[in-house]
Amino acid sequence: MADDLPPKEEFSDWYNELLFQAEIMDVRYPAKGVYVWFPFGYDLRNHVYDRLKTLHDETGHDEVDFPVLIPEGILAKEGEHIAGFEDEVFWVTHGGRKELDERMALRPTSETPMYTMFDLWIRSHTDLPLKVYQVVNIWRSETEHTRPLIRLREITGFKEAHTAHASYDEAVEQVETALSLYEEFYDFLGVPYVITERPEWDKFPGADYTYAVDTLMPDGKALQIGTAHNLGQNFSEAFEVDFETADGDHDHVYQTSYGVSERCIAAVMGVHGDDNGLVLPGEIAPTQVAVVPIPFGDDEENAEIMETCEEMVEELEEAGIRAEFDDSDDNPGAKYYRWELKGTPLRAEVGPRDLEDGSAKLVNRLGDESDASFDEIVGVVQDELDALSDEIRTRAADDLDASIVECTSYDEAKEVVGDGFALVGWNGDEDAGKRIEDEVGVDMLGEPRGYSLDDTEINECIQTGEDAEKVVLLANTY
RNA sequence: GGGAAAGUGGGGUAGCUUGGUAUCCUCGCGCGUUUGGGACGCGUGGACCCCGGUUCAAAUCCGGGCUUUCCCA
Repeated sequence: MADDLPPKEEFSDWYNELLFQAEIMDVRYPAKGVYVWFPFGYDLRNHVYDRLKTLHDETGHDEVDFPVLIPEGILAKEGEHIAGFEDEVFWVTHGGRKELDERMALRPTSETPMYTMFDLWIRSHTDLPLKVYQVVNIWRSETEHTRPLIRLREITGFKEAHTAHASYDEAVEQVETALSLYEEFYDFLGVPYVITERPEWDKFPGADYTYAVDTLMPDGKALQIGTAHNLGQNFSEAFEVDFETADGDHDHVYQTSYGVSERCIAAVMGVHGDDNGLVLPGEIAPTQVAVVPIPFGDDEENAEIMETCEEMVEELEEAGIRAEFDDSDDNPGAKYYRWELKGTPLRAEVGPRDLEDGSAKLVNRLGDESDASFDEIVGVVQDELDALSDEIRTRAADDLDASIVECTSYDEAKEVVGDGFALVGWNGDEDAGKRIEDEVGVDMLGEPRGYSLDDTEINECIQTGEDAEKVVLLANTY
C-alpha cells in the first residue's frame, strides 16, 4: 500500500498531504512561508494562469513586468498605503557588505512602482485608459502561521492588474469589468463564489472601496480568492499622475487595481477534491486522459493491447487532448489510485475484453463508467470531459448555495459559521459592525451581490435591533 | 498577539524517562515472476534539524537557534 491520504473531513491534514502526494508543492524548503512548486503543480498552475492571462489579454490589458525592488521613498508616498503594509514589508538593506543609501522593499504589491512609471507614461487623455497586468512574485512577512498556497511569505503567482482612467465613472465601471472577469475565471474553474463589498475597516489600504471574491473551504472558512479596488485619485495625487483632458484642462487620473493569487489553486483543491485526492476539471488537468493497459492476455494479445493504447494516445493528442499512456510496471489498480490522486478527469482502460468489443472502458474521476468505441474515441472523450466539468461545477455551486444561511440571532449565526456563511442584518454603522464581528467571533465579509434585504426574511440589525440597512455575510476566514 | 507539541533514511515511525550496536512499515534501484482496483520473491540503497555544553561516550541530558504542526485571541 502506498501512503494513505487522510479523509477530507480532516481538512488540514488532507490538504497538506495532498499537496505533497499529488506533487503540487514541496513544503520542505527550509525557510518559513516559502515553498517549491513541483513540476506537476506548476503544470496545473500554468493551465489555470493561461486562462487568467487570456481573459486579461482579451479585455484590453497589456502584460508588463515591474521590478521586485521598490525604493523606500516610492513605497512611502501614499500614506494610508504604507501604513497598511509597513508591518509586513521585507527590506533589502545591503549590497554585498555595503549598506545601501536607500533601503529597498521586496514588493508587497505593485501600486507604487507602477504609478511611478504611470506618471511618465501618461500625458494626455489619449493615453487613457491605460490597463496593464503582471503575474509576479510578491513578498509579505507573515507572522501568523503560514500555509502553502494560502498564506505565504512569497506569493509566487500574484496576478495584479492596474488601470488608469479619465473619469471616476470609468474607474467604477472598470471595477465592474474586473469582477465579471473574475466571475468568468472562477466559473471556468468551477469554483463557486460570493462577491461582497468589504466594510470600510477592511478595505485595501489606499482604496476608496474594495470588492472581494470569496469561496468556502471544506473546513467552513471563507477563502478570499480575488479583490478589486477603486483607488479613485488617492494614488494619482500622491504620484502626480496627471493628464491633459480633451478640453485642455488638467486632472489626476482615476485608478483601479485588482488581483488574484495562487489561492485560486487552493480553492480548486478544497472545493472539488475528495478522499481519493484531487478532482480537476478537464480544462486545467495536466493530463486529461490516462490510458491504462490491462495486459491480461497471451503475449500476442498483450502486444496488441500496447499497440492499441499507443495509437489511442496518439489520436487523442492529435485532437488536442492531453493524453498519457501509462506503461509503468505497476498493476492496473495501483495506476488507478495514482491517477485519481492527481485528479485526472478520465482514464481509458484497454484489456483483452476491450479488444474483443472494439471499445475502451472509460471511467471518470467520480467513478462513472462508459464505453468508447475505438473509432469514436476522440468525440466520446471530449463529451465525457465536458460532462464531468459540468457535474463538478454544479455540485460545487449547490454546496455553496446551501451553506449561506439567514440568521436573526447571534446564537444562530455562531452555529452557522461553524461550516458556512451567516447572512445577517446590519444598520451600516461601523461600531455596530465591529461589535457583530466580536460577538460572533468572525469577520464581516460585507454585502453580497445577488442578495438584498428585500429578498430575505431579515428586517433588523442583528446588533442594534434597528432597521437593517443591508444584509451582510459573516464567516470564519483564512 | 498568546500558548502547546514536535523535528530520526524520500514519506510515516520505534527508541529518549534510565546516555553505549537505531526498530518496523513504506519508498528508490537491479533481476525475475506478475498485471480487470493499491502484486510477489531475492538482492541492494538510504536517517538521528543546526550550533554549543556536560560526558570516556549524546538520537537520548542541558542551553540557544531554525523549522513545522496544533489550539486560543
